[in-house]
Amino acid sequence: MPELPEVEVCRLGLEPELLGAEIRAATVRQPRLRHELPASLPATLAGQQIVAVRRRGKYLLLDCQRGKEVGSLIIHLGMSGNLRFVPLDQAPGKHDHVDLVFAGQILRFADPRRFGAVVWYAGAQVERHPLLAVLGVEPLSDDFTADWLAAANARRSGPIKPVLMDGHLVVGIGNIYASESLFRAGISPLRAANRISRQRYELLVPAIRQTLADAIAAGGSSIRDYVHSDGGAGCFQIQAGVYDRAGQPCLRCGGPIRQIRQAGRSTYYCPACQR
DNA sequence: CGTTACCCCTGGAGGC
DNA sequence: TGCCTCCAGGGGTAAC
Repeated sequence: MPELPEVEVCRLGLEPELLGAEIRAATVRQPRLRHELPASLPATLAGQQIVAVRRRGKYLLLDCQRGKEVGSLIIHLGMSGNLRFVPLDQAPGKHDHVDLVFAGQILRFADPRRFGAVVWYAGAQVERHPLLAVLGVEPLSDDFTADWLAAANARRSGPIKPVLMDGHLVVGIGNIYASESLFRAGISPLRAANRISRQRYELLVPAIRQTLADAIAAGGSSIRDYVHSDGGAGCFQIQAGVYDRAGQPCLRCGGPIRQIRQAGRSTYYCPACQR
């Protein structure tokens, strides 16, 4: 479900509610997520004040403080996770695994497939956590340039699409936006990463930036009192040029969109427009 | 080192 | 109605 734009929209929705708020209590109903939650987590979280709401790749970071002690709650939504605010008395559903209880509401983490994660990092530099330390550059930062990407891919002979999805290189680009960005740049998802010219990387990098930024803008415009990661029927997918459009006409040339499988994931592209 | 296959898990869709 | 298969926006690990 969530790629970088969805997580960023989630962060934008959380920030005004959580900044400065105190976690009164925490409830864990299902500790078996991607990483098993320690039994001590509720006690660790109780009394923490949230001092920052950040994002790194597809991870949400809630920086916390309790007296002199600092730490961060690392949250990943996996494929099917979502966070929403619910009333204090709302009964939990089947897949509502973790609650953060605040004075007037509960922030509830639900995740049917349990690929998501809730991890505590004790200390001031959460970036040093093993999950975060290995992450690549932020695609919306100044570090993400055509020069850098071309150099990073100089020895990669595999197809570009799975490379874009490798978070050790560049974070946040998931299966939808990898296809969408390549369509926007006119580059075939099958093209070897090291056989893309510098000039075409000059197209690809802005295409990725624009695709992600557009999605954030589309999602950010509909934030309310909850954090929606429901992209399925939501605003994110409406503008898809190729994703999930197999057999339908290309919006640029009218030819049929093709669906293939790369590294176990579906890829969509226009064989006429993308070379 | 780069690349791929498989696995984690549940639910929805579609075929029979 | 049930059962089966396949698919799903992520990512870690093992193996080639």
